Amino acid sequence: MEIKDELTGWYRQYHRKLIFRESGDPYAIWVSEIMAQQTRIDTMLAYYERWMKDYPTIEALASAPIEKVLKSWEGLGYYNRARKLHEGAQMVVRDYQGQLPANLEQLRAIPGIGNYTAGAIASIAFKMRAPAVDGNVLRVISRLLLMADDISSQKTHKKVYDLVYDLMADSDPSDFTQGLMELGALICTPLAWKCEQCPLKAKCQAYAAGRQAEFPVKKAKKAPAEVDLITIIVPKENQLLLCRDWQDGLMEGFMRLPQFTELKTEHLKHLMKKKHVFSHRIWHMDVYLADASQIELKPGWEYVSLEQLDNLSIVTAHRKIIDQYRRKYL
DNA sequence: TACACGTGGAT
DNA sequence: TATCCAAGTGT
Repeated sequence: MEIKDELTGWYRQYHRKLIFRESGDPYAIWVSEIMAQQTRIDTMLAYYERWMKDYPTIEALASAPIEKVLKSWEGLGYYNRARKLHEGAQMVVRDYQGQLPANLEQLRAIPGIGNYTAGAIASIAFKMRAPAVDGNVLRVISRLLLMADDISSQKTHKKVYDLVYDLMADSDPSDFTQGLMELGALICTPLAWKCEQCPLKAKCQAYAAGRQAEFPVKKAKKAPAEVDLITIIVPKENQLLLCRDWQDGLMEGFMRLPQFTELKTEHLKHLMKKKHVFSHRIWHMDVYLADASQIELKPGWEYVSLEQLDNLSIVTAHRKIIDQYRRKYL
């Protein structure tokens, strides 16, 4: 049997029943693809369901204020995805009467839609013969063929794209695309692969050679920079001091606790130490309690009532600190 | 090309 | 605890 038939047959029998696979609505598929980027399916599911209730159509998303959109994304990470999805919705309303175009080039020109997502939407929503090369596909294909190319290079992506394009000839593009990704997610996993259950095991070179662990080939990423910070909690009459005046460009549009690289702390009460790991940097935070009279207000700083706290977009690192502080001291 | 960009789960 | 990483995109 050909790979495309093994794969689509396996997919039809064994795929997970995921809520975003049900409607077939191109917008729903778009949202799910953006949310799934670099994110576990289990993690994004709750966000997805809430999102589709809050913004059931492209028009609804396009007309929502960005502050609300970011609040909906709070905790999911990579917040540029939410901004671009919002911009993208506005573009689709403006240029395409609110309908996603069934055209690779035009999809690719929508903010937040890159090569992978364009291929995913085209093949899954519009049944086009369009490869969607993601991390799963790179892993599956590189093992299948013992591909020694570094999967972080564009050249490799192009090579895999062309291979997949050939492989998916005369198949159902939607089941093929999702099948390849589902295989990577459930069977051909980075660790603890389940080759005995794989529909492609008879054709897989890595399986035959017992060299699954060596693929895919990718170069090591550099270690995140570590930063020591002094973070302060300043309560005042049932309020807490928050600010918007950061300079690091991280999580733009979200509020934080005031934070310093240097601050005299001898008159402050030390509350806790916290470590927060980002993909590219690490915050080591010493959290102190300060009295409102000890702190000079700067532009962009404001006291926020505890009731308002839940409705604001706050960076996750500090949301956790605030929650812990409230549980322990309030 | 290399790097910035978040978070939480698995091992 | 340390490490890796999970359906990438923009610059």
